[in-house]
Amino acid sequence: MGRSPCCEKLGLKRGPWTAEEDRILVSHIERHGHSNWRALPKQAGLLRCGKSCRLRWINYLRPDVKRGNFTGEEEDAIIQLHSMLGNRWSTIAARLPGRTDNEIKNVWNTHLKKRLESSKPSGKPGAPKRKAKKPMAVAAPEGPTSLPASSPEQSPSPSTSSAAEDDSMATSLEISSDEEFQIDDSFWSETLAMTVDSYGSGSGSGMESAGDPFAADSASPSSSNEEMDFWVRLFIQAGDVQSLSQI
DNA sequence: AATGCTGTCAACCGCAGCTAG
DNA sequence: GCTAGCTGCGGTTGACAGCAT
Repeated sequence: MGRSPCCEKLGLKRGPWTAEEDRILVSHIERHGHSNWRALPKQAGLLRCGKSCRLRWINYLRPDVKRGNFTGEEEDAIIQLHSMLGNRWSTIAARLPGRTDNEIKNVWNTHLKKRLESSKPSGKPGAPKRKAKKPMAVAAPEGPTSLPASSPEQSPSPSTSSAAEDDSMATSLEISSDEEFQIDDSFWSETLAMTVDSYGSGSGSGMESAGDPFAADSASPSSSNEEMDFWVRLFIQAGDVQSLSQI
């Protein structure tokens, strides 16, 4: 899109992925993994460059990718993490189970940045102007491929799962939206360090592995339960830190 | 109802960092 | 120590959906 092609000169395809391409890529990775992205498209019989395959997998096809709208808590987390880390999207993404750096970057650039710039006075502005968009099925008219059975987010409604999370988390987290719940940097330093500990030391495949936190295809920790657990712990800590700070 | 505008998101590019030879 | 190849990251772009007029 837009720029000079890197793949076209090799006779490779560019642009939106088709459902068929998705299917081929997913089944190939399920069978052989993705140890070598450069060789993968050739092996899989895809007319794509390795880069493109990798991006497609990481941002869209990976089974543990969480689709749907960002929750308020996730947005808050992004804001806080960004204030600490800057534009290190992959690092931020590593803290948000199921979210990709690209997605986070998009969210930041589209509304979080604007929110911060424009609405310091009243905190969060009201609901987004538009209702939530359907998850774009990028050029795949039938939607984003029939993902492997493990695909967690096949729900037609983009926010089905997120909504569930919203509901459950809202009980403990409502303060964040209603009471101007402020989390300072020290909290995040402590909490994140702790979160990393609890995930990293426990299973050995924590969310923290620098490169690709979700790289472990089969041993991914990001089941819904664990995601919930992550957030619950995170915000329990938030509560703890808050109460401590009041002492 | 038609048109224009704006926001969102997937995908691309180029560069930096890492590793093997 | 140097070079080449590969991967991962961040910035940017353009298509498209939905809202406003």
